[in-house]
Amino acid sequence: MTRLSTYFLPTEREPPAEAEALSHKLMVRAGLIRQVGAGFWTWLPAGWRVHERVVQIVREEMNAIGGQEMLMPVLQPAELWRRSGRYGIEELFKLKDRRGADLVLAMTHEEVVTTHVAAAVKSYRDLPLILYHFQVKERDEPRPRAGVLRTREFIMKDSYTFDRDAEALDVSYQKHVLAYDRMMDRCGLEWYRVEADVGMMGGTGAHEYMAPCPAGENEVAIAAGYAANLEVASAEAQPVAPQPPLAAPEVVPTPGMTTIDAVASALSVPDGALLKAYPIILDGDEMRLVVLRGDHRVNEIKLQNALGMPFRPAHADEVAVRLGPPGYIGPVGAQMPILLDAGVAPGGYVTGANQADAHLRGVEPGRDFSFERVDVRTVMTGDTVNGSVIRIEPAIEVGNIFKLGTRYSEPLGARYLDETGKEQLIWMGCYGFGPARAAAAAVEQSADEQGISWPRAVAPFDVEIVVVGKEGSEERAFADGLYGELQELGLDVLYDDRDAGPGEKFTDAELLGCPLRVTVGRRTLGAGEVEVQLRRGKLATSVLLEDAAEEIAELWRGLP
RNA sequence: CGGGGAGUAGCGCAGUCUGGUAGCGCACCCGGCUGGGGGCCGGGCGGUCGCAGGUUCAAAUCCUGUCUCCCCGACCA
Repeated sequence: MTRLSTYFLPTEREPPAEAEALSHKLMVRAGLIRQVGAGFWTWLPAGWRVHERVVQIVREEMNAIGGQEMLMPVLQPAELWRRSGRYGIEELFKLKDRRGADLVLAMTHEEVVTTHVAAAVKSYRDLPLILYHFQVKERDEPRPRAGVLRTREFIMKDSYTFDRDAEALDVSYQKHVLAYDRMMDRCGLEWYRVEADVGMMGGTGAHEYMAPCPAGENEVAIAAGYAANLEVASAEAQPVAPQPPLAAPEVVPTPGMTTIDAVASALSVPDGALLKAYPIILDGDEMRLVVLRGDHRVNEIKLQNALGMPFRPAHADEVAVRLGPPGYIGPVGAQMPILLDAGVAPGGYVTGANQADAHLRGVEPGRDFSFERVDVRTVMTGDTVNGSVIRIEPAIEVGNIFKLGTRYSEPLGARYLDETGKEQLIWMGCYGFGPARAAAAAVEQSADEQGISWPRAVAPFDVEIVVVGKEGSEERAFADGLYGELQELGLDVLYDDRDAGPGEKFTDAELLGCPLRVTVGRRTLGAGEVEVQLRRGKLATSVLLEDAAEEIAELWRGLP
C-alpha cells in the first residue's frame, strides 16, 4: 500500500538545526530516518526500503561466492569476550543480567562464530567455510555523528571465512574482493578499494571500500593505479630545491626561533630544507629520534607499524635531559638511534644544534649522522606514485575486508586435523559491510539542490506517480489505473494521491528522489500523453496514454 | 576525555541581559475558492518553556544542581 495519502513519509521543509552533513539533512527531510538519541536512529518505511535494497544486493553477492547466511545473537556472555581478550575494549557495551552475570552487546561476532566452528569443525574436509549474517552491532562510540554515518547501533553484514592455511585464506579473501567490488558497483556508488591499516589486533592484510564524499570521515590518497587510506599511504615526496653543500655543518644563531616556520624564513630557505626531529619513547623507556623533512608530518600509524610496537612522544623534560633544549634538537651528536624518513633526499639540511638558540646548516645524512631508513610520513597532495600525482579526498568507509589469521582461532580453540592427522589452527578472515553507510554515501554522491537522486538499484521506489487534479477527476482515474498497471509490470510504485497542490507534490518527489517521476495532469492528458521526468538531470519526456505503463517500465530498465 | 554551542508548539526560531497574561513563520484541524511548482480568504487546535531544587508577592527569565543533544578535536580492535 504505497499511496502517499496513507503512507508514513513525514517530509520536512527545513533540515534539523543540528544537521551538518548533506545526507543527514536530506534523509531526515525526505522522511527516511528519525533520530532517537545520540547515535540511535529509526528507519522509517521509505528509508527502510532503501536499507533493505542494499541488504538484498549484499546478500545476493555473498551467496554468489558461496556464503551461507545465518544469525547470531547481539546479547552475549562476557566470558567469550574475556577468552578472546576483547572484553577490555572501551567501545564494548557491558551489562549484567538479573542474576548479576556479566553480558556484552556484541560489536562484531568473531567470538560466537569461531566458537561454533571450533565445536563443529574437526577435519580439513569441513573447510573452507564462508558464514555470514546481517545483525545489529552495538558500539559505544565516543562521538556519534552525521545521521546514520556514525552511530552506536547499526546493522552490518559480517562474514567470516575459515580456511586451512594462509594460502587458502587468500582464496577466500579474493572471493570477497570480487563480491565487494560488485556490491559497490550495484549500489551505484563511486568507490575505491584502498589499502588499510591492519590495526592493533594484528592480521595480515586489509582493504577498505571507500565512497568519496564531503561528509566522509576518512581520507584516501588516490593516484592513477593507486589508492590507500591516508593512514598507511606511501608516496614519493615532491623534491625541494637543493641547498649549497658545505664541507661540514656550520652553526647559525637562531635566537628564540623554535619553529620550522621561524627558522626557515630567518634563513630564507623553504620549510623542506629543514629537518624536523621528533623524539619518541618506546616501551622500555628507550628513546629514538625520528627525523623527517620540515614540511612533512609524522604519520603515527605508519610509525607504529614501522617500529612494530607502541610508542609515545617524548615529554619536554625528557628531551631536555637526554638530547637538548626543545625547539633546537637535531640528529647531529644525538646519543640514540635515528630513524630517517624516506622523504629525505640526500643533500644538506638545516637542523637543530642541540643547544639553545642555534641551528646547524649543511647537515648531510650519512656524513654527519648515521640512521636507519623508515617510511613514516603522512602523504601530501602533490606527492607522486609511479609518476602520477596524488590527490587526497574525504571518503566514507562502506566496507572492509580483513585477514585475521589465527587471532581468534587460537584463543577460542578452532582447530582441525589435516591429511596427515596433525592438528592445525584454522585461518580466518572477517568482512564487514554497512548498508546504512552505503545508503548515506549514495545520497551524498548523487544529491542536488532539490534533494536526493537515488541510483536506480537502491531507490526507495522505482517510480513516483504525481497526479495533479482533484478527487473524482479524469486525471485521478487515469493515475489510479496507471498505478495498478505499473505494479503489475513489477515496478515498485509510490503514488502521490494526496489532496495537495502540485508544487508541494513536485517538491516532495524531488526531495525523495525516485529515479522516475510520472506526472498525470489535465494538460498532458488532454494531449493524449503523460509526462515522465528522469530525476537525474531532470530530463522530461512524454509517453502516449495507450501503452504508458509499458513505456515507463522500458524507460526505467534503461536507467543507470 | 578537552574546547565551543543549544534545549520554548510537529519543524525552524524570537522572548532570557532588565522577573509581571508565552509569541512568530511554516505545518496541522474546519469551511470555501484554486488546481502543472509549497496558491488565496475566513475561523480554529496545540507548549508542565529539558528536569529537580532554591530566591521572590511573582520565574521561560535570577541562583544551584542535573539530564539530553549538536559542532570541533582526541578516539574509532
